[in-house]
Amino acid sequence: MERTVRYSKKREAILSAIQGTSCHPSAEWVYRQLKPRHPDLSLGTVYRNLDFFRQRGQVQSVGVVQGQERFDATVTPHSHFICNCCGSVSDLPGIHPETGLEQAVSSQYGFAVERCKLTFYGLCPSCLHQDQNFKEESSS
Amino acid sequence: MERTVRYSKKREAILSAIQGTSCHPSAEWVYRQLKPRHPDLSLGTVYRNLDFFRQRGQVQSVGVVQGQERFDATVTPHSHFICNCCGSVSDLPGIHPETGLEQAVSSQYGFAVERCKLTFYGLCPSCLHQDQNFKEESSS
DNA sequence: ATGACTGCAAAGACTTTGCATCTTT
DNA sequence: AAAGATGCAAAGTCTTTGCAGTCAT
Repeated sequence: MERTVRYSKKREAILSAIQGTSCHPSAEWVYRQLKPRHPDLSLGTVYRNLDFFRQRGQVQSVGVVQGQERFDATVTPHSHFICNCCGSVSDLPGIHPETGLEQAVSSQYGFAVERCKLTFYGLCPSCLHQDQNFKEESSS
Repeated sequence: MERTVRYSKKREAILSAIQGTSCHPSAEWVYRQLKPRHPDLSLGTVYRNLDFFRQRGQVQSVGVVQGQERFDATVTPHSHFICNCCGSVSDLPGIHPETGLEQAVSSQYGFAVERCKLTFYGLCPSCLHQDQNFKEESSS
């Protein structure tokens, strides 16, 4: 028996919050974002709904960044860049793994591939500049 | 002033444990593996050394799988497959993202790319079979 | 009314850390 | 002797969960 899904104002707000930002938020971020307008929102509800959305494929996980899981409402294939310094997550439209790789993994290794993540790590422009400024200061 | 690094039996054992397995272990796994021969080993030491090795580039993180961070002593570029069911991590030698992608990310987006991870998700052969068996049972 | 959804707070799981002690050099 | 490494246990974070109350259908 399938579970009946009911409407909920909080759930709607949570999904909107994720869809309305490009920051690939954590549960905490969503909570803080909505708390002012939904004073009785609880963090548990945010977690429960993030899980709900993920199971239904409305949201996907970008992975754990600096200890917190980050979410993405864009479920069409695209890659990410994650800054090792500030933890910001950015989309990289136009950057894709070679087509046929999933197929190659299946046939060569016998795995049933469902999904593929391509993620780049390094420094974002902002952290890069700060890093350079710091180097200049300390060398003087 | 650079910090002096001293020899330690435990540290050596921890690195050997990671290098000697292809299971991409978690801290817990390393701890359990070494505990019999090193009865006074502590989990904190395992964590501290994993971090030590990562900072020196002797070990890299595969990411967080089912709540636990997993490590890899192979630091040459290669991809991974992660089973969504049992959490096993496998190397995929021969599967690489297109060369030039890092360069493209740098020039198109202005990020200073340091590293790139290509990870596939799905079911490993073993879990795939169990899944099929389960379906057969429940349909009968 | 039924059962889905939520708030709250406690519990859980993993990881980090402070401090006294032990080791390496 | 100096400073790094460790054991132990406490603390810290993030996430999950049980239960009673609330809300949608």
